Order: sequence, then C-alpha cells, then structure tokens
Amino acid sequence: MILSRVLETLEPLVPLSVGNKSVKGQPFWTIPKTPCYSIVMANPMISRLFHFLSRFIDLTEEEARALAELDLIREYKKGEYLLRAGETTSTSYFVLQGLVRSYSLIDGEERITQFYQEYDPIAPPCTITGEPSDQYLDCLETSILVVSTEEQAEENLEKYPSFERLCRVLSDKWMAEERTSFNKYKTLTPEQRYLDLVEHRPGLLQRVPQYQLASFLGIKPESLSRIRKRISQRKTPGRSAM
Amino acid sequence: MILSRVLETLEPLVPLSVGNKSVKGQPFWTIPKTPCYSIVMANPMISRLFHFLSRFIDLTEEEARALAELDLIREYKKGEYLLRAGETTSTSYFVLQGLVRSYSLIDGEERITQFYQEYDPIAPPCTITGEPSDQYLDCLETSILVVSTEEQAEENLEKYPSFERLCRVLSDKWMAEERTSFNKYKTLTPEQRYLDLVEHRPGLLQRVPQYQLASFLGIKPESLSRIRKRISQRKTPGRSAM
DNA sequence: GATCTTTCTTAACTTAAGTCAATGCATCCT
DNA sequence: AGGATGCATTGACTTAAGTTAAGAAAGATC
Repeated sequence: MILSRVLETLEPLVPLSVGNKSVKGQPFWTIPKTPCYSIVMANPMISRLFHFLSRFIDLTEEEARALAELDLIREYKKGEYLLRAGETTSTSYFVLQGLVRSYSLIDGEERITQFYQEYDPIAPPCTITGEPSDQYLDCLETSILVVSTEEQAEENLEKYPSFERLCRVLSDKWMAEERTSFNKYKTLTPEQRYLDLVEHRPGLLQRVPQYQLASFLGIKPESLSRIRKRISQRKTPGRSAM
Repeated sequence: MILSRVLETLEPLVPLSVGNKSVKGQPFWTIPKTPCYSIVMANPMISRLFHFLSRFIDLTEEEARALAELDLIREYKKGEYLLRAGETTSTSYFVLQGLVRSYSLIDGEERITQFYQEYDPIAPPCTITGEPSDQYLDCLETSILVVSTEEQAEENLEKYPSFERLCRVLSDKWMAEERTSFNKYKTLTPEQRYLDLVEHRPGLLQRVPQYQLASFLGIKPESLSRIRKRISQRKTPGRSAM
C-alpha cells in the first residue's frame, strides 16, 4: 500500500479569497489540474472529483465515463437539510464545494459534531447501521455534493470491481483520519483544541460564526471568548503597567 | 447493502465467567457455532474468526482454506507491546480473545484512548498515513490476535477479489461505530459517559482497573470515584436521617 | 497471617468551564 | 436615521473536574 506517499503529494486546494461572502459570484476554490478523461472536463465539479480520485486510483477511460454518467453531483442551498434526527437514509455525500455541518440536539441545544468542507466525505452511520440517525445534517453554505445511495453504489461496485478497491482505500484513509481526530479530541484541552483548529483548519474560522466553533469544540461561546482573550494576552505580554 | 440486517443477527459472545482472573485456565468466552469449513474447525480461534466473518460474507471453501493457511493468528503475552509511539508499522490486528489498549503519553501520563476486546479491529492510523504513531498499543491480558500487514493484505486482495469486498464492508461498519462513539464522547458529560460504559461494555468494568477506566473516560481516578459515589447516592436516596 | 503493594476513596483547596445577565457592536431592514 | 436582530464580550457567581495529600481497602507475597 502506497497510500502514505499518495497523501504526501495531495496538495490542498488554494482558496481564492478569505470567507465566501466577500467575493460574490466567484468560485471559492481554484479549479485544480486533473488528468484528462475526455467526457469529464466540461464540468469543473466533475473535474474536481476526478482530481481527487486520481490520487488514489487510475480509472480507465471507460470507468471514468461510467462514473461521470452516473450523474451524482447536486447543488444544495444554504440552510437545506440532508438528514434529520430520527430519519434513516442510505445516502452518503462527498463535498466538492461548500460547507455542511452535523449536529445533535441535546436539551434543545445544537451540539455541532462536525464541519464538512471541500474533499470531506459525509457518511452518516445510519447508512450502515440502518438505525435512526441521532444527527442532523444541514448546509451552512450553498454546497455542491456528490450524492450516492448504498443501492446505487452496490450496483456499480458489481459492475466495476475497481470501484470496490477505491472505496476500501478511501474508507481506510477516512477511518485513520477519524481515529486521529478522536484521539486529539480526547487528549487535548479546549484551549489546545482551539489552537489546533486555528493551525489545521484556519479556513473554518472565516466561514463559521464563533458560537458554532465553540459548539464544535465542545464548549460554550462565552468560554471560547475567554480562551481567545487568554491567548491574545499571552501573546502580547509587554506594554502593560504605565 | 443488507448490513443492517446482518448486524441485528450478530449475537454477542457470552462470557463464561465475570473477570478473567477468577476462573483460570478456562476460556473466557464460549466458542461459537460457525459454518463448517473443513480445514478450519480444528482450531477454535480460527473457528471464531470464521464465525465472525460469516456474518458479512460467504467465503468459498477455497477462499476459506486460503485464509486459514495464511496462518495469521498469534498469541501475545500480557504486557507485551504491539506498537510504541514514534514507531511506524504496517500491521493491523483483530482481537479473537483478550484485551488490548491504546494510549498516548501526555506530560508523562498515560491517556488511554481505546480498549480493544473480542471482535474489535485494531488499525493504527500509521498503517495508512505512514507517519510515526503517537499511540502505544499493549496487551492488558494475554491475547490472541489476527495479525495482518498491509503488504500481505495487498497481495491476497489481488488473489481473492472477494476479500476486497469483505474489507470494505468491515471498514464501513467500523467507521460507523467509530463515528458514533466519537459523537457520544462529544455530547455526553463524564458521568453520562461512565453510565454509557456500564450499560454498553459492562465486561470492561470487570477486566480493567478503575483508574484506567477513568483515563479512558477522559477524567482522573478521583473524579470517577466521586461520580460513582454521586450515582450510588442518587440510586439509594432513602434510609438516611436517624 | 503479617506485610507490602496497588488501587480506591475521601477531604481541602484550586482551576476552568458553565450559567446568567448586561453591554457593546455590527449588520440588516424599512 | 432609528430600531431590531444576532453575535461577541465581559463580569459575578456556580459547578464540577483537577490537584495534592492522606488513609482505607483489596490483593499479592512470603
């Protein structure tokens, strides 16, 4: 398995602007170079999908065409729900552009469990377990997603065996990431988690209001405010007392 | 995908005794009934592996033989390390019997991130990312594990395409479980997490000292002690005063 | 059975997040 | 401009976990 090498070469997409509100009408992310599957290049979002997949597998022209013709890409408006607690779905998503969040309702309060941004998979546990979801899924920004049901996937996995491999490799990668961030969450304090967020997902700070970041970090907005104050005071220790 | 049905029918193994110290020399878990692959039945541990796998896939006699002949099952002594922080490995495990824990060292203190028991997979993120592990892996009990390197897996996935499907299905199942427990950890208080543990993994309370449970729950032993006191006082509110 | 060791509990005190409430500061609306 | 709304900050107070230290209880050893 050469996934480690693969991951090293996967450069993140470069944002065109800070915050998606500031430059309206423009795509938020640059369109990446991608290997040339003929049918595919017309649509920049399909192109983006193949750019991502090319890091993990070499699809034949036929497979690429088949995948493109499945026509899996959909746009969801800001505020639109993909899933509500209590429902069950067999649908998974993959974010090509935009921002989706998952949260659960605890005593009437939204507790955000994840933000899904460009190149993130959204695989609700209920697609596997069949149990009613305890999570809500909604779009914080108008988002362009790859949409795939289990049934559809199943069908095409049989037709194109190399998809099976692709799915397994991606599952493994995402599993490792999930484990790693779980471990981080467990071992870091709220302050360290915030600093980790600043370091590793700085884009989120621009795209998400602070009270939602707080919820994601597992604390109250007031606490995040105090943490930020603490940090800024520590960084500027001088120029006090006269 | 019929994994939801599959999961419903997967009954947990029944422990023979409470705590592995009490009944020495006896197997801790009953040996399950399993479909009859001829080569396999000799060894109860291989039998157990196939019992588990049969819930997810029907292997041909040839595939079953191939899998058995890979000779992947090993015993590790109590206290033995499978992985240390700083190292990288391509080896994953699957617990047939025993108890393994992962932890990281924070300021010289062991912070337990997971207990792996019967039927749990152990897939260190470094097998995928290639980065040095931040986690230690060691056996809390003498354990019997399926041992599999990426290279070996890779080789056999090519030879036996249905293994590819098996791996993907298992990855998906484990991914869903990982997500679910992450969400739980985020949304529950330490006290609720303890109660959840009592309800869903009661065996652990017998097999693991309290200070390690506390670490796993993300709190100090003293706090767990207080939490338990709080709970027991709540359950026995009467018979006080005079 | 007495001793040593490990684990668990308790208590007093500290720390940081939660809670509640008030204020400041944008932006949006008409 | 004025008012409403939503979000971030601040302060006073509460709560629960962390810290430190001392014993009690349970197990292991000889």
